[in-house]
Amino acid sequence: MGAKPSIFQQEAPIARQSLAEMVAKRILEMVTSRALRPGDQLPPERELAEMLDVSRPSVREAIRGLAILGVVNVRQGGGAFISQLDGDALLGPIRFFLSLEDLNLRELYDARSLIEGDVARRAAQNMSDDEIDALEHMLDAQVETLSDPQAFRVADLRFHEAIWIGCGNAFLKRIGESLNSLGLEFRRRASENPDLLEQSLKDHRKLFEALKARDPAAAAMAAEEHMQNVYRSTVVQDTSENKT
Amino acid sequence: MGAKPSIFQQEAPIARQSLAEMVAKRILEMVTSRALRPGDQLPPERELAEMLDVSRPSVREAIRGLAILGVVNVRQGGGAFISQLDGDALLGPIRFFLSLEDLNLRELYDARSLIEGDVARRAAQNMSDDEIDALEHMLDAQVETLSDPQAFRVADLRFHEAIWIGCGNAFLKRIGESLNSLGLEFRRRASENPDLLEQSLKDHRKLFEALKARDPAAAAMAAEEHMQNVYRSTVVQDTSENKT
DNA sequence: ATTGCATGATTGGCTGAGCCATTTCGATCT
DNA sequence: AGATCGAAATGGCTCAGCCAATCATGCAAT
Repeated sequence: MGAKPSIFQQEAPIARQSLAEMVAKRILEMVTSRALRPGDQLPPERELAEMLDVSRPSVREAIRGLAILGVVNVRQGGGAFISQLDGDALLGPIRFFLSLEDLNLRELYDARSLIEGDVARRAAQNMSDDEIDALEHMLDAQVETLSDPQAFRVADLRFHEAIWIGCGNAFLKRIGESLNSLGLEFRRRASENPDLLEQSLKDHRKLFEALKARDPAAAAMAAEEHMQNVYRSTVVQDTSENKT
Repeated sequence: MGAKPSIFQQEAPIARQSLAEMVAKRILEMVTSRALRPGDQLPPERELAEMLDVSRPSVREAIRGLAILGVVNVRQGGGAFISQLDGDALLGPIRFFLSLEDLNLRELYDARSLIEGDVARRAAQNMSDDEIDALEHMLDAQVETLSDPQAFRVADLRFHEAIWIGCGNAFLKRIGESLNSLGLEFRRRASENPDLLEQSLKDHRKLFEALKARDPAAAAMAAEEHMQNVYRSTVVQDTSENKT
């Protein structure tokens, strides 16, 4: 490199975008701006191609990509429709791939530990008495599910959902939901082990007591510890699977 | 419906899969079996089409879908490569999922305050000496931009990007970026005011000192205060705009 | 020996046309 | 009103051709 840096040295590389990417982005913008809502139908391929002045296969590639991304559901002969845009639809497709790299598991749960702590801190301040009561009922019902891992998973999710809602911040709720959803593939096996279910129930109870006491610091700590236990149980399962 | 149920009533619906989906799944199997690893190149489109006895556009649709998902990186003339399958490659959908939330400034900045605190906590523990040095250079350069709001915005983003990267967690990085970009629209005007730029620079410096001191608690607090100041300045601008 | 440039091969990008497969909708019949 | 049928609409796929960008190789200049 010479002594005289190019005047372009500080510029980002030119981002090349294929037509299909631009079409997909256009559709995503319509979703973001609410011009397209869950369940809405996209214009037919031939019409979109004409509107956007591109070929039909380019439109197809864009729509196929959005379908794989979970944004669009496609029915041959029927049309393409915006999906429900929920966490399962949008995050489900990447779940499996994340689970192929162990680093992702560690980072996911570290992030989750921090963020569930944040959620719990706010929930301890914001949850209504009714919400706390409802949470207690969920805990009581959760005891009955210890012998049924499938039912426990449902109860576990409901418990966490109630706290995401109770924190009173829609962004934190979405983030919590996202991280939980992304961890599901990693968690498949751990949630079959009764000892680990017992530990989760114990963690839940501790978290609940801190929330009931309206103690943000204790709630944050309880949530973080719960997530650390969840991480540990997931790693142990992963390790023992590798041995077989 | 008659009293005599069809013998097919209990059968699951036939799952229809397009060719592109099958091609994508075949590639997925190669990734799963480690026949394909991060960085590996896929066979060329023409070859894949021949191998799988499908047309080239069908292969393209499959690869395009995997590219949008972040599983594959495609270079025109160069080929298609398996991505690192890490958070950077795969977590785009989180940003989209978060962008679907109705924008509530108070909640956005409360969430951001918490999460930037988390990011700073980890960055204080994880940033290398080189990264800290680079951050200091950015701060020095930032002084020169105080009289040019456009340049300041660029420098501001670079500063925050370096910390998201420095926290060493792809999930936190993606969430931090996503929340930042959601609030940009509202920050346009605030970032034209020199007094507010001075305050931001002061906040940045305080955050930097805590990071340099490797003090997670101080870094978290500095980051949270900075976000609270950003929120306050945004609301003040919003309010005065509404009056005109 | 090394570096830079030109060229050809390879690989992705895109289009247009044609035809097949599935769904939807409207008209007609019972 | 409900069922059936046919046409229209819409997605699915292939083929062929050509363009755009990258990569590898060979040759010339230093």
